Amino acid sequence: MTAGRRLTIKEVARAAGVSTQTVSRVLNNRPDVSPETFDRVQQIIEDTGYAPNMLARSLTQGRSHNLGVVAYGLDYFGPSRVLTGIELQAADMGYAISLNLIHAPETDDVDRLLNSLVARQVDGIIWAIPQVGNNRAWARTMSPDFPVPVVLVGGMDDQTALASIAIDNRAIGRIATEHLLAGGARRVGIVTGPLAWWEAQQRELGWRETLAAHGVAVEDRHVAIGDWTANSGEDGLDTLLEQDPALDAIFASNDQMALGILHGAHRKGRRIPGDLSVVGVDNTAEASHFWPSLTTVDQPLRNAGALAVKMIDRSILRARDVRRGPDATVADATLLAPELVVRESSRTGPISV
Amino acid sequence: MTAGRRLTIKEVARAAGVSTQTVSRVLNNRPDVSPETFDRVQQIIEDTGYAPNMLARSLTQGRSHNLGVVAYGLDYFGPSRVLTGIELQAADMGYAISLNLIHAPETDDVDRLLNSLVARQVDGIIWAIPQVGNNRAWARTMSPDFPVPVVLVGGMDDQTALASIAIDNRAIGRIATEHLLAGGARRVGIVTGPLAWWEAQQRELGWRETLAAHGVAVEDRHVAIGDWTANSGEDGLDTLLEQDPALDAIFASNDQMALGILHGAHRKGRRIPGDLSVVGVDNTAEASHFWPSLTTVDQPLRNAGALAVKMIDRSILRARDVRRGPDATVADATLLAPELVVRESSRTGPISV
DNA sequence: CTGAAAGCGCTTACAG
DNA sequence: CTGAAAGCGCTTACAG
Repeated sequence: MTAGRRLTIKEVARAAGVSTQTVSRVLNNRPDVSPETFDRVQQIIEDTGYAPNMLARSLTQGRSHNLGVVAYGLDYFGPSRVLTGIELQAADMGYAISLNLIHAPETDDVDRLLNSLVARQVDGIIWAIPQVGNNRAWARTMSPDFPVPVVLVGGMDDQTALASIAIDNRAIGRIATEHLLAGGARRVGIVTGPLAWWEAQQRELGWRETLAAHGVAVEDRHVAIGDWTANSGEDGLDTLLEQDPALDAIFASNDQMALGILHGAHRKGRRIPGDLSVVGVDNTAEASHFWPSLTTVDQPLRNAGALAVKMIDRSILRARDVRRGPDATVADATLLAPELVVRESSRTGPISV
Repeated sequence: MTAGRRLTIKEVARAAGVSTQTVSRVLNNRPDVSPETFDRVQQIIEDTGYAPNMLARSLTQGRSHNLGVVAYGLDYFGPSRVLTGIELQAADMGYAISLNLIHAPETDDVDRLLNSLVARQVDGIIWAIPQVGNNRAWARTMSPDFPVPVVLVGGMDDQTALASIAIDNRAIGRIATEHLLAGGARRVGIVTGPLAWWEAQQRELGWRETLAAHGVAVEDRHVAIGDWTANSGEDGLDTLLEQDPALDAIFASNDQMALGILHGAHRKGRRIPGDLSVVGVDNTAEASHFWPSLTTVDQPLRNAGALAVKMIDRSILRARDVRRGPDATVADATLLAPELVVRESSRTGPISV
């Protein structure tokens, strides 16, 4: 393919017999152009298919209409849904997205990443990396005059000065556990995610506090630590049953681990939900076709992504208004509510033996 | 957050007591700078954390180091793997990625999309939308001096003048069907994807030609058309068994539909693989924990994405060398080989009743 | 080895 | 309503 020369505003101006200035006015729909001139220029633009160089425009306007998005593994359910939500909302609001993938949530590469995004003149940055271990520490020590607004998605470190959005993961644990108890379960185990993950911690916390609220003892032997994979779910089942053969329900911290549990239960000949109720988290497309179909907790992940874009847009506009004025960013922390989806893997009434 | 003023090359030059020109030389690691000057400037750059404005640089260099990527639904297995491959390779080669998501593969929005990417001065475009129906027609009628190279991923329309990369989907159908026949099956059904999709057509073709090659009659009643969802897999099973109760194997055109088939077989009390062998496509993370674990065909999707970046990079470099020279693009069509993963859902020997 | 000049393709004040 | 000038932040020739 030969690189065809792209038209410039100069050539359009010459063709129309006006100054580049006037072409610019037409391009930006300014009112101060005579109707005749406007039409003539407009016609030439359409005929030639001229489109202004956005790089040049960004340079003069000091605004790129580009959003930097840093995300973790598209192979994972949550991150990919959040990213979808971000992209849709961004496109809707006229932002282009500069995508950066990170290969491990505990990266030490934060500075390089943020700086390269800033160098590329993004108008704002959406940080959609799960909060794991100490990987949000940078947000607390961030320079107050970092040149662009940053919004955090998918975690909720209340110490930070940055705005953040997350699903209420503690509520996920509560909802799931309430449901299991309501179904008659009294020995409710949990297979957690890796406990360095904020999501995993919060889900465990929700499970724990709900048991306590119902006067059910929280026992260590009812906790198995998984790593989000189906394999770890199956292992978790082994561990839990070994530690309490009379276990009658398990809260799996995601659908994949729930799948591993179903799989293991089949092998062991445990009936689900007869012997064991199981609840997952995510409501993946497959969950309704597991055997039995999986009761799970649905998260508004796309909404979280879309909301992040709206927030960053507000920050961008605000920052332009109060150039060098006082810090106007409210570091709000928004939590979105999850929702239970009841299917066949959990009992909905007292145990029927 | 207040928008802190960003440093410019002028300020660095002033601080170092040199011209912006010299700073630029240091920035670009040019050899023609005295060691002392180099160090002094370098030091200031590091101390101040100055990073050059990539927009300005792109404007002067006529190259943005940005790749436009147009993809379809991250919620789908294939597209998200391909995108991951693209991102990793792009990052590795120093390209940033401008992500555009499309909501339906049969979009009529192609021109707007391509033009907006060109206006944003991307160096090349990777079109990773599945080939569905006539949605690649634009590639055939594309202007020969479209300003940037375009590479197609995930389809293989041999009429096009553009380079393309895809998984050999016909081979997928062949491999799966060969395996089923080798396991003793003689009445091999298929649940296809939507037949407007190139992938679905090719998989069906591979199934069809393999049966014929083995002297097995290809019958219409052995074909059910699905839509990639688990639901449609379950429906497909119903249809197929109704049309031939003696069916002894099914090639499901993806893992999700295979899951629906397993689910349906359980409900009907059909043993898998004893009564019915099942093979899927994709090798999703869940497949090994289905019940029984799923035999499936693995696709090198990440490789396809990575390869697309390498190809576009080559085109970009070539186009710069032969500026306005003769068209040097070879519209090669690369096919990548899939691989069978045998698990428990398919018989590996003659039927054991 | 270093800098003054010009230019990349636009837009923003400023005149008229 | 329209245009000449200056500038956004860099890099590319061109001198010396």
